[in-house]
Amino acid sequence: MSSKVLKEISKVKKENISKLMVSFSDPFRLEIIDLMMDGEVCVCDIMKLTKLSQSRISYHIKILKEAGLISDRQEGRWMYYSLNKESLFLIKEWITSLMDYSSNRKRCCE
Amino acid sequence: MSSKVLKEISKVKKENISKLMVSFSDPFRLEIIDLMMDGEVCVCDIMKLTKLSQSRISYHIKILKEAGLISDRQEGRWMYYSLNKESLFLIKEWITSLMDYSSNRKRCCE
DNA sequence: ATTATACATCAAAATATTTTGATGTATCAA
DNA sequence: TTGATACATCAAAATATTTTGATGTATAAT
Repeated sequence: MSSKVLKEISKVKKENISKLMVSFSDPFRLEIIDLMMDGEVCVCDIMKLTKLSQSRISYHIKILKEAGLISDRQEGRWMYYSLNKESLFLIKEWITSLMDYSSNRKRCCE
Repeated sequence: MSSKVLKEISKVKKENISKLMVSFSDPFRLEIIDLMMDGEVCVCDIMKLTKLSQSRISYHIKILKEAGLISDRQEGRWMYYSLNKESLFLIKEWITSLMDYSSNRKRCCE
């Protein structure tokens, strides 16, 4: 890999990845993401399964949504949240490109 | 996927992933990671290329190291840092398992 | 030996994120 | 049309992370 991957990819993509990474950086959000593996969930499901308060869950859901990691669907009074395949793919692609790094040994401060 | 991936995988792995995600969650750390794509770098390289202060870089390097994302090698006065393939693989694996999520539609609060 | 370089570590200050509890809004059921 | 449910939003407080500037340590050059 000859030049910087994060600089090669578009600035927009770079910011998306950054937000996605932030959204992954909280243990409670990881728990919520984990719950979504079984299919969509609503806030009341998350409340039952995690013992987090309602507003706390709403806060974390908002972060996940703004990062583009999850989508929502309203049905009456219920909001159903589920993982968004495209953003997962974006991260996978980025990690894959990272794995392609050069193992060059460099002289310091050339 | 029938049950929760994050609960299926070992608790240790889960904590590793959590730390890795935190280490990815800062824009300056993403920049540093990006620099490592071209091969190993020393702190003075990062200073030149990012304009961050030395202690600030050391702080971020420490986070990356404690998450297991990078390895170091000393050569005289210089420390060379480089990406750690195993941890990148661990994340890729996790993202891949996430992509395997179920798209079941559920009744709320069943 | 002395000095300079490359980096780590530390404590305090600055800043950002998360949590809490209260209130707001839309939908539904009686 | 009243009350209950499901969730969002808000501001303040609690907590965590990051930055800064100073100091410490090891290596190396003179």
